[in-house]
Amino acid sequence: MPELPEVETLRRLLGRQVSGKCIEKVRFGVKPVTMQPGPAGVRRNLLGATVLGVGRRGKYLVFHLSNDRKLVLHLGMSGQVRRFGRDPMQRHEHMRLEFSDGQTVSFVDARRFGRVCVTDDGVLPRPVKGMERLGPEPIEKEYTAAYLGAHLRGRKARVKSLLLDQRVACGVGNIYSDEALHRAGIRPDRQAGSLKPSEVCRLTKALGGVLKDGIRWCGTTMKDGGYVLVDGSAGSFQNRLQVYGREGERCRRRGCAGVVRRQRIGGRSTHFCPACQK
DNA sequence: CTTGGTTCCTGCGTGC
DNA sequence: TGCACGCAGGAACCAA
Repeated sequence: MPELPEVETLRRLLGRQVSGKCIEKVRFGVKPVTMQPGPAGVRRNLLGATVLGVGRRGKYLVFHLSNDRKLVLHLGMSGQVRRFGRDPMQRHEHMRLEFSDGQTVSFVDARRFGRVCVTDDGVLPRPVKGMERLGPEPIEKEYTAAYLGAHLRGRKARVKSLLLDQRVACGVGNIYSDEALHRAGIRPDRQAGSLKPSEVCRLTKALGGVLKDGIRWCGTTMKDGGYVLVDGSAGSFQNRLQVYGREGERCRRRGCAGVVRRQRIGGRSTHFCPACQK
């Protein structure tokens, strides 16, 4: 569930909370998720390092460390970054960093799709699986209709499926792909190659707009509580969703009388309005 | 290369 | 009330 806006929200919160602090202790849960290069190596690379800042690339959260290494977290679909202070280790807590001032940051993931990785010191950088294949950030200027168009042109796959491809639209997941297509007025089951230049242009703007709005409202917290802020509180973009999770409800577009439909596309549950998406 | 299907994993909602 | 079942999904992986 954590997509670009959720990870960006966490990045902003964490940047304020841990920048300049030294990692003094690293604890692991009973059965931690996959770690690169394994829990012992991760601990060795983190201990004594100071966090210089927190960045993000697509859905990856990146802690820049004073020892030239980077701690990279991917939250999968149920991953959380939380603060538990000195509370005992929680259920599904995989790793806890303790800083010199007693502050802590924990990686929690019930469904275990998340990943923890520490890169090498830059002489021979260890690639983080999947990260080097990411396309440009859809919320940046460099993300143009020309770029998106080049990746959709000639493709027979449905446009929704391609939006989930991190090379095409990095940071986009199931929620924001549905919302972007709705904002652009394009049906998710359209063949990607059939989009006209004007539609590609609309989709480019819609993508950036929806993601930025998601950030503005601190991300989407659904009922399952998968994504929450570091203090456990909810984001609020779920109150502004136009189609996602709204099957059978009225389309929220002004003047549209449609009812939101749900359909499986590429194995994903997909929401759209048959009335205003063409 | 493209495309679509499968798998991993656990919590939760549903139906009997 | 209890339990089996199916669903949710990011991304790696596989098959045609």
